[in-house]
Amino acid sequence: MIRTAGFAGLSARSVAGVAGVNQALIFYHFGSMEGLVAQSCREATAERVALWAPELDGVEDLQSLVDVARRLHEKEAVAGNVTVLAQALAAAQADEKLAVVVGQALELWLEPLEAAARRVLRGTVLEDLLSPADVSRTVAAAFVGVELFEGVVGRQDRDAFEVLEGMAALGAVALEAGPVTKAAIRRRLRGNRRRAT
Amino acid sequence: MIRTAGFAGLSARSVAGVAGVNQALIFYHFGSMEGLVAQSCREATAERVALWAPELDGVEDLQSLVDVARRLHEKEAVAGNVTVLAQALAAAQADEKLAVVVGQALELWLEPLEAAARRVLRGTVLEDLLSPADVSRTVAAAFVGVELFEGVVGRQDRDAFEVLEGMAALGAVALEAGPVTKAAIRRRLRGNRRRAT
DNA sequence: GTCTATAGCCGGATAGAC
DNA sequence: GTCTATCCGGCTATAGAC
Repeated sequence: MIRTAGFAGLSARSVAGVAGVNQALIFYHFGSMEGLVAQSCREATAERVALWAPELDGVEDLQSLVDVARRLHEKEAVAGNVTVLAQALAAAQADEKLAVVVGQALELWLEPLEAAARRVLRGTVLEDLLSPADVSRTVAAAFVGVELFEGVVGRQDRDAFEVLEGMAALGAVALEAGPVTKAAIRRRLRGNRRRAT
Repeated sequence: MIRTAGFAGLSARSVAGVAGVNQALIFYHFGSMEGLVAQSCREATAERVALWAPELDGVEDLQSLVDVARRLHEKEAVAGNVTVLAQALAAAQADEKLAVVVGQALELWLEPLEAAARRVLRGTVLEDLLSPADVSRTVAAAFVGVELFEGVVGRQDRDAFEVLEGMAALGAVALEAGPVTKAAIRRRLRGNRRRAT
């Protein structure tokens, strides 16, 4: 229902309609619409993460991470699942209870992603400059944001995801940098950090 | 209303309430709720963009772009305006009419941003490898996505925005790269593109 | 232009028969 | 567990007095 009608079109009646069951059963089985959304959010996310966690666990360098990301984009984003997540995130901004549920679901994604980011960063110049937690969250957020944009601004000539890949390519160069470049990166990142505080 | 109650809590009654006017006036002046949302979206966006476009127009390199982005984050994101945009984007995913309106509003932001991206890329290795249109859209999308995450997963130790800055720092190194690094970047980006097609 | 009043619909949720 | 029937509230939108 969220995929086709959005959070606005989500109701006990509409869900019961597509499920071919009686509307009152929603409340018998889930207590409330809130309960249905919470349980469905948990189960659907757990199912998707279980499907992708093995792939993420196999990530050892940036190239394999980008490959997994592209496959994930092709399967999940095209199927509309990322947009559903985006809508849940948006709805959760003004709904504290939903925020808790969506936050827990998001953590399911972030755990294997953060572990992958840690392995990618290990042994590189960036290891002590960027935290895996921050990087994984930012990358995931960009992933979601791009999907949100695609539904509104006309698709560009290229797939929006390719730009994310392009930026990853820049990161790859930084990761494999020689001593001169490494020094430049350190200088730049430390400079930013100082200015920010 | 969107800022405090979200799109779900937005109604003619709630708006009239906080405005201290009669509910029927909404329909007299704007025709429908849809009309109110459309006009408010256009005007609010035009107002914000008019405020920030001069700053973006002054951007000539990545450092000044990052500086503008940080100020924009501090003023607009903290005020909740980015979350409002994110909610509008999410609601637009399942509402074609709203998608048109939000898309036009987004273009107002993207125009000066894309021009800034073009100036930043000009004369660098990336000039003929990344399109300013794609880069500006991706960066803006990441900006929005990060804000969406912040409302749901607990704030990290550092501000999420700092990671975006850290990644920009990597980009800076790429932009100012010596011949060896330049060659590595070219190889990497061309490789990605070939694999993608 | 602004108000009251209200029509008409759709939503969540429950009671109670089966 | 599943159904029908229903309550009640909030919603958009309009009619019509002022």
